[in-house]
Amino acid sequence: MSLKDVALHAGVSVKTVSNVVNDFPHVTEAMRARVQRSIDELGYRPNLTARHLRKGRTGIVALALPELGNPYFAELAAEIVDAAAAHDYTVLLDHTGGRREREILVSQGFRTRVIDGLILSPIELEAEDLEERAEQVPVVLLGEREYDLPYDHIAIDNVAAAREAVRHLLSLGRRNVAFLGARRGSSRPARLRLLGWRAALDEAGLVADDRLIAATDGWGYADGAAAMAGLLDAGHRPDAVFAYNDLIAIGAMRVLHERGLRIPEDVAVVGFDDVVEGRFSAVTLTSVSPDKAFIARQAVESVLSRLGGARHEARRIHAGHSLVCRESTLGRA
Amino acid sequence: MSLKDVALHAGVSVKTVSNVVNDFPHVTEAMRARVQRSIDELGYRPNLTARHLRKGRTGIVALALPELGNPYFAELAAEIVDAAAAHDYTVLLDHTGGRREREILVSQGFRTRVIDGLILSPIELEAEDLEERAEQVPVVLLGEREYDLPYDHIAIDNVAAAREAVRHLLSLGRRNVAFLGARRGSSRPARLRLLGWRAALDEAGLVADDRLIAATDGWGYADGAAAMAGLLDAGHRPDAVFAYNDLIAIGAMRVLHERGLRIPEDVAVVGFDDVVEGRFSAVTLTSVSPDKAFIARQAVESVLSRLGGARHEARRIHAGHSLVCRESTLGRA
DNA sequence: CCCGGGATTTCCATCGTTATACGCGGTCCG
DNA sequence: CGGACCGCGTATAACGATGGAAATCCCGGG
Repeated sequence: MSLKDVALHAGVSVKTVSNVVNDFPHVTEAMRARVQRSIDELGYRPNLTARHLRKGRTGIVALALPELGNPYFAELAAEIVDAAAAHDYTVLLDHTGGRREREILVSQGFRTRVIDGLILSPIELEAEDLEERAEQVPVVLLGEREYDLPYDHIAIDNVAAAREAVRHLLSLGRRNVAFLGARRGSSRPARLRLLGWRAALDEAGLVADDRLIAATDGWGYADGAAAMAGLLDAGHRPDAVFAYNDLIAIGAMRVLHERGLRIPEDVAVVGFDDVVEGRFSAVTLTSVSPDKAFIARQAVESVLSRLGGARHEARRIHAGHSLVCRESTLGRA
Repeated sequence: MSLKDVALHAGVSVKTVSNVVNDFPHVTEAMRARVQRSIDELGYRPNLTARHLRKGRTGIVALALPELGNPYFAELAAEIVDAAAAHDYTVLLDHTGGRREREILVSQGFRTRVIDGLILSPIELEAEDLEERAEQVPVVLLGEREYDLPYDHIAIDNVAAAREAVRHLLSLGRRNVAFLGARRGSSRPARLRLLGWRAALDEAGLVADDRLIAATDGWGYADGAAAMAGLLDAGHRPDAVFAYNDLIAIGAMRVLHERGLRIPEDVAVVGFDDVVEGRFSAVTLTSVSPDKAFIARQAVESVLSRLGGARHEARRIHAGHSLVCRESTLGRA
């Protein structure tokens, strides 16, 4: 069921059928109708693989995220799928687990040439890994990590957002604000949010107490719970917690609840990402809300705009954010 | 940078390079080494698009899920991506929003011929929609909906699972067990879990009270919250809730909490899916836990096994499940 | 009546890879 | 010593679609 079959059936040449399929201008109405009838009759559908081979484009962009299980990334993926669909593009999904080796694999194009572009949210990837990229498909980076590389990068202003979050806690009179979610072993991820945390404390004339920075292995509920338990077990009792993300925050809240500490009376909690989970926890979660739809749209547009080989300057695009205040800081209304 | 370039560089024919790349048996060591050196030197990577055109396979399976935002589907997607990777397959992701039109679109192969197979989790799709499928790529169905169609179908025994869940509630002495999450307007989804609910009540000699069945528009937190609020506002005060899924259950718990009802003392709650969220809510959630890894593995293997056009009988594959009891029914340990 | 010229349609090469058929030495056997 | 056979490589034709050149058609004008 190829162009050839249709051509045979309609008694015309292959190219004429192709012209009809592609809406070429110079085709008579009569001819168009005749070919179209054959197409309908045979139920012809173009073979995209062949088309892509010829055109050099596949209509597929890859999206590589650390963890689909994290609702922030799941929500973002959903938005990106929609944004890509608006441009007739499809999304090929991969998750890296935030592991450097997998991130390298993805960035080097292990799906060789079936994708037109890559949207990558790196965690442990280093700049040198990206420099080695032999692939020539355009890349767009998402997320907190910053690289001095000629790739577009889309993220919210993490420092500012973190600072606002901590300011909010300080404005409530809290003085011992813990930070949950610095990556254990590696100083790079979470760096910007930690900077924001420090900045807010500094400008309030407080000393940032490094013992209130709790490292985690990952960024899930369990990590947040473990980090919170670790802090409390070590005898530190912050009166507020700023978490790297909502999952960590919710995990921490669970532990606070178990230990009989009230939220926000004893400990106020702020998360990051504004995932839907935080709106339905027993104590709803105050959180930094990034403009996910904007990020998704920008990511897709940015990667597609580079397709033609357009070599415009690498851009750092800041998405908007806002602090959504809920019960975990304000208490029950 | 194609086979031709490598062939030129190595001074051999294109096919010989191809033979080396594909590990064909009859190539001398010397020749293999020589070609391999050229390959390495030029950094050649095969063009999968062309290979797929020739072979008729793309190495891609599509996965169509209702909502990535639902952690159950996100977790399942992650498992499927991994399971596919184990077979050197990649996953093309789509979400249907559970809307019939999008499900039809997906099932009719709008990604014409770039995919080798489709794993579909339908919500509103009807049997007739699938009968009209002109596409010849194999399909595997996931989830609760049942169709009398020649496609493999992988799901847990929803009736049995629901019955166990409700039995558990009854064993705790509860008598008024509400069901949250019957789809408003359509009787099909949730049918099996409702059957299980009824069966458990029947076998306990209780009368299923239809007023305790709460319909929802979707299956998110907000829907659960709305359904629970609706029941309470209508003056019904069940002493237990069995929810269609965990999100609905958590949304319901949030409302119970707002209304000052204690879980599980006043109202016990059981969910379905065992998503990680339920393990970190203030009151951890008792839930039916489907064997996601098995479902993912089976789905991938099933769809790939049909590739050769093997026309073996359509199978109904039951994945395992278990009831994980937590605080929302047993209370704080 | 024939020709120019624009509008249509056809022909051919091409994208990168793999399958098929064959050529070319050499070896083995009768 | 000649022919069948084997192992290794090469040439060539697909796969299905598209872009550009070439061929054809149709009309009015000279």
